[in-house]
Amino acid sequence: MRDSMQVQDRQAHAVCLPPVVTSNGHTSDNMARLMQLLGVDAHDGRAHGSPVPITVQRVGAGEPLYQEGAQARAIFIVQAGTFKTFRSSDDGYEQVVGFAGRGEVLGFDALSLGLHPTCAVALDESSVYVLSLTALYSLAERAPALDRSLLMAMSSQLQRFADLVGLKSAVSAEARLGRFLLQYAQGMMSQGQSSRRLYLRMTRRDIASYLGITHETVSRAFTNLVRARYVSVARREIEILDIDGLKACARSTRRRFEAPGLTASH
Amino acid sequence: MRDSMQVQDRQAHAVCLPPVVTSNGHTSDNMARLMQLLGVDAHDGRAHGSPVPITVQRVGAGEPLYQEGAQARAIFIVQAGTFKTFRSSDDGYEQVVGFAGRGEVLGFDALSLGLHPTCAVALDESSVYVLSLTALYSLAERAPALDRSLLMAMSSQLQRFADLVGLKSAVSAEARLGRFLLQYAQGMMSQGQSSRRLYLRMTRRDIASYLGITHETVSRAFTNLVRARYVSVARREIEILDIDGLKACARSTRRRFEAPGLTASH
DNA sequence: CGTCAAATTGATCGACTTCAATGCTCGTGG
DNA sequence: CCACGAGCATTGAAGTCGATCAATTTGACG
Repeated sequence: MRDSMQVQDRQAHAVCLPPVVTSNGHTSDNMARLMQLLGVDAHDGRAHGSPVPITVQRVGAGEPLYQEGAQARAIFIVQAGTFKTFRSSDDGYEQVVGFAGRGEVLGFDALSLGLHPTCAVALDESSVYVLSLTALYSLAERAPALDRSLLMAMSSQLQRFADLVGLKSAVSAEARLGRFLLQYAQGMMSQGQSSRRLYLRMTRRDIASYLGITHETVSRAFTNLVRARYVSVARREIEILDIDGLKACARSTRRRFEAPGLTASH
Repeated sequence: MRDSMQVQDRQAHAVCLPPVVTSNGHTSDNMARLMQLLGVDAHDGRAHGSPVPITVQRVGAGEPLYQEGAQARAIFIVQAGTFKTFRSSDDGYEQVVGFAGRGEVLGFDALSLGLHPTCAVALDESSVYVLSLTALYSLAERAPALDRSLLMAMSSQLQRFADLVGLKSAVSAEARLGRFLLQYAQGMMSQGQSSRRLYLRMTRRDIASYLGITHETVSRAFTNLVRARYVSVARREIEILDIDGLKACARSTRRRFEAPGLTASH
């Protein structure tokens, strides 16, 4: 009962990334620097040379990293695997507010109240670096550079939330899904993986909750994107066929989805 | 040409707030502590005793504090007035991502890239404390307590974004508006003002953009809330008549708005 | 007083939701 | 080994809320 699907080469050269992208200047360089500053080594999971005490914690697929409302004890940096974070409404509806892959930080939102306002569960076999709050708060004197990096990581999260807020306003289902796929592809790329072939780790329901639509609409949007020849979809395996078309689709604000020059293909 | 509307007692005991709420444990205590730590004094706007250099900047109604894409030079703490922050789409659509009143911090989202991803404009005569980035980055050694407070302020913003994301999913227009009003009322309360009588500083269009609906729908939602006797509305002056009813309305996820036992009152 | 933007209200239309049925994959146990 | 069930995913049909277009009113300001 190891990994349920083909996840190859996970332990090889995980942290010692090359300078990564730096082209579009996204968060990846922050993350790379963050992990460098942590001084962690993915080979054994130990933190030698790190100015702060870091431990590693494994989280099985489907298991929670922390529960909603739980006391905050630490923040976490994803070493491997994927997480979803969500809040539960009174009526039991799960509102997904984000997905986190390798190098991303979980638990920032708990700093202000000391309680986790969200719940984080692993979507597959995962592991995280654990930075206790006491260690975090003593970072300022011990490792100002790391402190700065954490500030920037938080700032990145603010930006991504602003993106999400914009996505949820006046955008068609196809555009939302297109943006999600592009964002996901970029996340894969910043991890050094292929950005054309994607394997979605989350269910349609999770995607739907994240995008603010129903899972049926997500499904229909997928078929529309396939009909437009932007992507090919086989269950959770996605291949991006026409990235420019997909970007154009994702860029389109306002309603109405226009497929390119094909009228009806029954 | 002072204040265009009845904003009373602004200079009196602005910073030395009492312990404020602490009941629902919201951000207000953070903010109060933040301003205490800044060592600023609202009477003269100077910062004596502050471990870091703080200046004050006035921003006229309708003027921008910073533009979208501008180089980030500082972060700002609102001393007086109100701001809206928004991003402009390619087609010119203004996506409002937040409103900021006294004690709230603007510019955090620019830390990661060094450029402001959003634009902030004052909704009325306003002023801000300016904390330059160089000062911010030297805070760790000079004033670790302030550094921690800024971390918490950022964390609060993350929480509020998560709220907004949840609001934009599967919630009726009336519920969205109800949540907005409650949030706004709480913001007023944390500033020591009345939470029953509100004066909205922003247009219906701004509210609509923030809530992810059109301004016509905002207008209709207002009339529905009035018909339900939850609030009374006179242009931008709002009075909350039935806070429990409003909360119940705001809590309702999923569609369908039910007005309490009144069928037709023509 | 005239102009302009904000705000309200109405009518129509469409995209998404909702309810419902079917396929599909995978894990469990007969 | 195959049947069975459970969750995920896809597709269809009908209803609805909000978007859109449009007209009117109100208020602010020169």
